[in-house]
Amino acid sequence: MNTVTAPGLRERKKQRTRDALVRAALELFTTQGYEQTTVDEIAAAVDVSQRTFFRYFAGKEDAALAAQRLAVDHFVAALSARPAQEAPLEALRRAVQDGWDTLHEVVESVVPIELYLRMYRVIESTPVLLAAYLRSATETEEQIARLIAEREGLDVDTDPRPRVAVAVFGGVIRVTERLWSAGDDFSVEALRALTSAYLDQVGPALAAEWRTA
Amino acid sequence: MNTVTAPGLRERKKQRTRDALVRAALELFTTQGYEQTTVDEIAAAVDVSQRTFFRYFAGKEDAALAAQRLAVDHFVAALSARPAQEAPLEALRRAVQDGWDTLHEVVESVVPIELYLRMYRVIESTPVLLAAYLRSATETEEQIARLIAEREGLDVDTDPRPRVAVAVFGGVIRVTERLWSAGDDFSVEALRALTSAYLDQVGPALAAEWRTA
DNA sequence: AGGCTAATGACAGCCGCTGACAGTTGACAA
DNA sequence: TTGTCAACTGTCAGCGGCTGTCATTAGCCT
Repeated sequence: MNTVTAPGLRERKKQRTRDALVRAALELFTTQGYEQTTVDEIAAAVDVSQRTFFRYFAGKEDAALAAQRLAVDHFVAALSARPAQEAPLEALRRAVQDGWDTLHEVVESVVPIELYLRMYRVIESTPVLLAAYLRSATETEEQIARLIAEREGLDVDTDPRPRVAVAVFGGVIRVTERLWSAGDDFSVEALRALTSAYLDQVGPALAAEWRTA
Repeated sequence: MNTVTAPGLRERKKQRTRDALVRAALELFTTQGYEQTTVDEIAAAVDVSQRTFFRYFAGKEDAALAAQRLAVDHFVAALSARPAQEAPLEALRRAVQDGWDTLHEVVESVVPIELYLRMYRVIESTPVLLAAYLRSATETEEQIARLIAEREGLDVDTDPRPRVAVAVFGGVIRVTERLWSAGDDFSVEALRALTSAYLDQVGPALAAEWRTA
């Protein structure tokens, strides 16, 4: 029960199995495609039964999004670490940049970064996966909205601004993710630059008259 | 081939079958829940084979979202009808309001409005349905971004503003849909008021310092 | 009326996913 | 060390979503 004690053999074995399943899944998804890969194949690649796969993951989607979830959690942690006096949108923006700086170490513990990046294309081009990803994104947005509200000492249920700000931010992030995964330059730097540029366009986009600018 | 000619018996029959399937599906979904309803049940309620159901709908989800798709298309049409000199966000905002004014006639041709509204709660509370809905929403956003770009005489691939503006707008819309479907007042008026109030909060939410306001 | 084609039903089968039960293996104390 | 308990796993059976195939039915057109 002691969470400080080093995990025993059983725990380590579980972690290894889970990681191996994620790696095998992503490898197969990125090479043959998501729909073309069966759960039996993934399980066989790790030499466990199909039943065991479903004990580790709620479904095929869950395994496919495992690495992205890691990254998202990492980003949320980065946000929590931002100083409280920062303005909400500034904190969000910097948290994303901070998150990318250290993303490598977090992701690499489970899958190669390159596999993680390639998986983005698969998600974006597989309808059912994209759907699951978007749903998970809205859950994250709610979580972040509460975090922002807390920072500012507001009640998320009476003040609309936390949820609105996060929705705006999240909307732009998703646009950039989509454009990035559809483009040629598939580097983290490219995504970083794109996000930065698009966040700068929120003001102009909300201006009443675009032609005068 | 002539699309002006009144549709023949075959075409009318198809339309009736499709509408009947949607009605039966929504009725069952809203009463017993989405997961608890099988495709066989829906097909049986309309007295067609399960195979026929899948000839009309790509999947169970597709039938569940059929009414909402109608409404979304109606909204897009309302947007196209807005005068071109209107500012983008103003056009979007008014299109939503216009859309609701005439939503009744559009939806009622297939399902009772009340069923359509109740279906929102089912979508919002059923993970897999919500996911599908969100995916469909992003497709709509892309479509609207192109529409806005055209209005303003811009290239959607070089000027970020259309997509950013639509992402912001869409983000707020989805927040209000969620809060509305989770709340008590389940009327169109309540949703209209909520949307209006939240759109007004975009400016404040983007302000650098919330505490001074 | 009769031929053509679209729509349907019936059947078989794959795959994702779950419940139930039995076997195995790490954890922990005597 | 050993025995007990709990956790983890494999096997099997089965449901439901979904698709391909083929024979049958029913609207369309001359």
